Amino acid sequence: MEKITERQKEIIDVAGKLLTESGIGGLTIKNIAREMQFSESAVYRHFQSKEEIVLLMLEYLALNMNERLGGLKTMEKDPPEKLLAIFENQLRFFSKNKQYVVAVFSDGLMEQSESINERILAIMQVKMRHLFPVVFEGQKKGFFTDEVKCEELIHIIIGAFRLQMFKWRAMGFDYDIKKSGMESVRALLKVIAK
Amino acid sequence: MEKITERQKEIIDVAGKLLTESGIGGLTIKNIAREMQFSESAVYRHFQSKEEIVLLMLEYLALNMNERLGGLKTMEKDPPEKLLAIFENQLRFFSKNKQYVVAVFSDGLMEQSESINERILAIMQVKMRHLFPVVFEGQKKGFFTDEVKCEELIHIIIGAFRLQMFKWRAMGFDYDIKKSGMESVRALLKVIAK
DNA sequence: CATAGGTTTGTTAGTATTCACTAACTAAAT
DNA sequence: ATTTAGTTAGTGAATACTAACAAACCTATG
Repeated sequence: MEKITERQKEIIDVAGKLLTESGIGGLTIKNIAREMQFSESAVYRHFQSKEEIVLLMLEYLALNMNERLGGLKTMEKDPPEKLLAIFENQLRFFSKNKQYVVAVFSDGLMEQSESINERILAIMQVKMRHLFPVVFEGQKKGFFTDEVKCEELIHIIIGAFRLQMFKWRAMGFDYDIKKSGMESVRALLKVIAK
Repeated sequence: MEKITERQKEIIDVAGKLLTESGIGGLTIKNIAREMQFSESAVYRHFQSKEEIVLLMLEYLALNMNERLGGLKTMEKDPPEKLLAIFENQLRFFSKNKQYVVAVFSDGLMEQSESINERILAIMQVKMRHLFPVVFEGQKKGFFTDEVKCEELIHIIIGAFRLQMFKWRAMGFDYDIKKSGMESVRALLKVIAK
């Protein structure tokens, strides 16, 4: 990964802000430039194209998520608590960085380019990779139902989480996702418990 | 509801086809006109704006879904079988009408206009309205877990279904959603069973 | 029945706006 | 002196949409 300049960081932050506030349609070079208080051409001093801005943003998220979830691996807890920790971590992050909710849980971005598409799917896989051992262990140790395959359980878990994010965004981020999100996760845990 | 002309129906079908094949970015008046084999301006003889085309498409879906799911109401079966019937119906429909997968399970469209946003949320509510009595009855009669509230169960069910649709679309609709979808629904039923 | 007149549905040829992106220049920092 | 990071002023392409016109079709009347 190349070094990221301060200006580049500022730009991807502004891009994220625009994404959050006005969606993919609002993410234009013109808007980025206005928000940065300089001209459109100046943006191109820091990125070769608009696509590169989005790609760098997604790269940030993937690295960040991998580190965050990786840090929870060593936890000495039972699978249900591990799951809770993972989602608490995720919810805290998305709560602070709403732009990634739009970036990842929206498919409008995916249509823009094949590389963006790939990177978004890669982020989903990061999440699955961290979820799998926890759910698998949970089934083996009898915490979660083993009536269905591990993959099916993960599908249900991720589906519920994504719908949370969808609703939150559709409501304009106007409630505390950490609170209602954790309630939903606890409900989910009860349902998948053995 | 106003009467829909034959040409209007043709146009919303073409719009759906474009949506399926090339996403929201491909849904342009130019593309619609080319597909219809006439000029761009001719499109405006049948609709006042592009937005109206999408709105009529969504209106069709809402009515259709309401009728389809309403027809299942009178079924004399237990809640689990009712749920299976609902999702079999949904899967068969979306399997035949992929354009609505893009329209409803994508938020790119929602950003385009407030009216479209409202209509998509209304479609979700149609689904919830038909799901609620079934899940509620299922909990009362002891088929589904009552460890969590009915709304939470519905959230989990819809979340799993939406993720199915998302994955199917992301893979370019290149497998039989009826088959894998029903497998997933059966797994879901096992998980939410009491 | 024939035809004049209006409506419907198409055409061509535009409009204004927005988009991502570029060329040429400039000032300042290194 | 050269590199960096900004400027102004544009490009061409795509967008939704419109004005003016024309042919076909329906319909009411002489």
